[in-house]
Amino acid sequence: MPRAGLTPASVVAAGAELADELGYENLTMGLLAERLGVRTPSLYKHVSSLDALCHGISVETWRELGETLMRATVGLAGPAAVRAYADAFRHWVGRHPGRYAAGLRAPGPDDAEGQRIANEILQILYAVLAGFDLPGSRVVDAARALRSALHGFVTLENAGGFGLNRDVDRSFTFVVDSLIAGLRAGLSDEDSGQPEGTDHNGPRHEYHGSDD
Amino acid sequence: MPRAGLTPASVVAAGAELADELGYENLTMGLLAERLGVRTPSLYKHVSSLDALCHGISVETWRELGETLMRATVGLAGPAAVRAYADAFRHWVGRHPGRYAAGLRAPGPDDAEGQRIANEILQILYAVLAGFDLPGSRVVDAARALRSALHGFVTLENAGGFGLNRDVDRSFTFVVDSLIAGLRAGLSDEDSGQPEGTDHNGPRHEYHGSDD
DNA sequence: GGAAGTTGGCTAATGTGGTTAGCCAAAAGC
DNA sequence: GCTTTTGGCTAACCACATTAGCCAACTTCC
Repeated sequence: MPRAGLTPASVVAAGAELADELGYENLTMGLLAERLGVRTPSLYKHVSSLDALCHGISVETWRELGETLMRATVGLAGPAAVRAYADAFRHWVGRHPGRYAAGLRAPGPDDAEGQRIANEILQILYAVLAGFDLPGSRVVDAARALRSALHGFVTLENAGGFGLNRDVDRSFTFVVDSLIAGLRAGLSDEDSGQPEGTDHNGPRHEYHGSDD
Repeated sequence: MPRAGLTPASVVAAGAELADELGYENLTMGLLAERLGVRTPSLYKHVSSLDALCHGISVETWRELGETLMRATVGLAGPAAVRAYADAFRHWVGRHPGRYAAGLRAPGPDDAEGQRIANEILQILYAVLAGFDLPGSRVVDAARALRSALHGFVTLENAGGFGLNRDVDRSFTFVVDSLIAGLRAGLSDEDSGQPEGTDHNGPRHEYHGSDD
C-alpha cells in the first residue's frame, strides 16, 4: 500500500476544486476520494468530516477572495474602487462557484479563523466606501447594500437565473452604478436614533459577532 | 389501518410548512411523514419523489409570492410601487425562508407551470418599473438589478449574515432607495449594440427560457 | 347490501453516502 | 534494526431516498 501523500490542506484544496467542477451540492466524500486516488475512509485521516471539509473550503474561499478584492482595489478610491471591487468579486465568483457556495456557511461564533477573515474582508469593503464621506451610521447600510446586491447578482447569474437574451455585463454595470448613485446621494442620514458621534456602528472592529 | 386523508396538495403544503420551520435543507421525507402521522413510504403514493415534492413547493411558493407582490403593488406606481414591492418581498421571504429556498430551483425548460408563474411574476416587476420611463433596453437591466438586490439582501438576512448591531430595516431602505435613485437617473442607455426600436429584449413574453 | 376494483396505508428490502472500528504496512525517530 | 506513529485499507453501521409487494379501506356498481 503506497502512500498518497495527502495532507489536510491538499485534501481541502482538491475538495475546493471538485466543488467548482461539480457544484457544491454534488461534492461528496466518495468523489473526492476517487479524485485523490484513495478509498473514502482514508480521507478521515485528514479531515474530520464532510462538514469540516466544507468549513476548510469556506476559509480558503474567504482568504482567496479577500486577497483578490484587495489586489483589485488597492490604490483606487470612490466610484472607481467600488467598480473594481464589484468586477473582481463577480469574476472571482464566476470562476469559483463551488467555493463561493461553500463560503456562504457563516462562520460560527466559535470559529476564530473564520471570524478573522470575514472581518478582514469587511475592512476592505469599508476602505472602498471611505471615499464617499458617508455619515458614520450610513456606512453599515452601504456595506450591506453592496454585499447584498453583489451576492444576489452573482448567485442568480450562476444559477442561470438570467435569461440569455440580454447582455449580463451591462446589467451588472447598472446595479453597481445605481448603488454608486445611492452612495453619492448620501441618502441623508435620517436620524438612526443614535446621537451622532457616539455611533458605535461605524467601520471598526466590534463586528466579531458576524460579518456585517 | 385508518386512512390519513392525504392528497398531493396537502403533502406539498405540509412540506412547505416543514421547510419553513426546519430549513429547506433539513426537509426530509421521514420528517414529513412523521409530521403527517404516516410512514415514510406512504408519501410516495402522493408525490413521486423528494425532488417532485420540492418542485411542488417551488410552484406553490411562486404562486403565493406572486399573489403577495400583486396585492402589495396594485394601484401604485414609480418609487412607491418599488418600495411596496420590495417590502412585500422581504416580509414574505422573512416569514417563509424554507419555501423561498425551495423556490430558487429554476424551473426546467420542460416545466410549463413553473415557466408560466415565473413569467407572471416578471410581469409584475415590469409593471412596477413601467413608471420610470426607462429606455426599452434598460428595463431588463433594472429588473435584474431589483431582483438581485432583493434576493441578495433577504438571503443574507435570513442566513444571519448581518450582525445585530444596526437596524436592518434601515439598511434595506438604503438598498431600495439606491436602486430607485438609479432608476430615476435612467443611467443613460449607453448603446447596447442594438438599434432602438428593434430591441427584442423589452418586457414582453419571450422570456419563456428562464426568468429574467 | 355486497362483490369487485381502486386507493392508500404498511412492512421489508435495496442503494447511496457519511462515518467509525480496527487491521496493517510504510514512514519516522531512536 | 526496533519502536512508534501515521495513513492507507476492509468491514460494518446508520440515515435517508426509494421500490416491491401485501392488505385493508373506501368506492362503484349491481
